[in-house]
Amino acid sequence: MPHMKDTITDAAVDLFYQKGYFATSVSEIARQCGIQKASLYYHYPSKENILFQIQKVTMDELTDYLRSNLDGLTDVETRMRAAVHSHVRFHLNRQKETFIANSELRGLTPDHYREIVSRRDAYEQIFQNIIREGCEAGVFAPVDVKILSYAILTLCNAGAIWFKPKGRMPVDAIAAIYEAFVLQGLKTGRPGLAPMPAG
Amino acid sequence: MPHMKDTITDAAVDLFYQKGYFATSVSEIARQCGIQKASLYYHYPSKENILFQIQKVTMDELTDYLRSNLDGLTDVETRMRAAVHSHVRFHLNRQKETFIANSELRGLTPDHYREIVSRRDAYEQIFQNIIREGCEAGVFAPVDVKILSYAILTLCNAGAIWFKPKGRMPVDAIAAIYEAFVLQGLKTGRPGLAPMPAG
DNA sequence: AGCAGCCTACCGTCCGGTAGGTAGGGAGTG
DNA sequence: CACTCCCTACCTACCGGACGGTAGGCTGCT
Repeated sequence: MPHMKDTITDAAVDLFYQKGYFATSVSEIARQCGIQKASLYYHYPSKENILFQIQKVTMDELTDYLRSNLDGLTDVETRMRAAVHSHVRFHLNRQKETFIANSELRGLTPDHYREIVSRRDAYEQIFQNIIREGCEAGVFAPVDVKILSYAILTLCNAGAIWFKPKGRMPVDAIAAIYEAFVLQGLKTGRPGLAPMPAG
Repeated sequence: MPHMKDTITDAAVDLFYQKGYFATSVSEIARQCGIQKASLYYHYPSKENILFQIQKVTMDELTDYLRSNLDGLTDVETRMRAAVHSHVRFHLNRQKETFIANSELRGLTPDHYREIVSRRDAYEQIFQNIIREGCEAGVFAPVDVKILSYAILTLCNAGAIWFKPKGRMPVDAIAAIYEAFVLQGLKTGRPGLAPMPAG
């Protein structure tokens, strides 16, 4: 039996995911919870704060999940595989929240915006360190680390766009596809065809 | 010397890109053009129609650009390279419009939504055909064509998120990075490590 | 004259948020 | 037990303002 605050958060996640933050009204969220709009303000100080809490919790849990999945792994290729797998899994299992965290940054106040972006930067740093390490060890082809990290993270978000939890493919199968593609893509190609390093 | 209709479209592109469709008001677009809100309705029947026209033109030009870049190419790997290059180039050169076309579908009426989605489907079909052909020819590792096509298209959109036209990297250099990564990723990996085909 | 292209002034509606009140339950006191 | 007191969690009613869009008039060019 959940408390009303959680009910509100869940309703907001559903609506923000389905219609977008600006297209969702506070009364709509309240109606979904079976309460009046004013009652909602007993639990949250503002509409923006609902959005912020969703994003903050999501980013924290995403980062915790990645760290726990990397824990104890030392081999750089294994770490990269685990990172991709973790990222994809989380995005498929928490489809709505991650979609909101990726696309509704513009609804945040400047302060909250900075807070979320700094969390995202920290998350990306983990990926960039793995890629850099792999390049320096010669396991991966020499690449522009930042560009590739954005590319990989964006690529792994693709699944969350079309994924249906009751569809034909289980989460791990999809994660395996992305994992294989990314790892293959990072490998050293035929000489002369490798991407140029950053200038 | 552009006509007012084009000025309005350009202003809308800027604002929709910067603040999002729902967060942009009609008066704001008008102000940016130096006219009154009511005057805008002489050129466009509704706010939604501005969005729709932007998306329609963008999708049409994106598709035309791809077709023209593939014209005359027969080798499947060459076609794939050209397709990725075309996609990335267009997204970097038309950053704002493509961002809007990717993220503001929810602002469209149901009819217009269907029209845009069907254009996008047709565009994706071109990529899927190339991938399928490459897999059947044994040039690419066997993959789930749909999943991989979404992954590749999403991946190539990544550049448009952070790209600054006056930044250090020219468009073609970025396109080359994505091109190399995608082509390497599609190649047959070591036996036993290839991604599994669709179930 | 006629029309393109713009204007001012206004419409009803919905927005996020607030003021102020109240039902109900638990705790403290005699 | 009876009674007060307070707090949680909700309510109704309302606020000012912004929204998308419209009616109708003015101006200047052809």
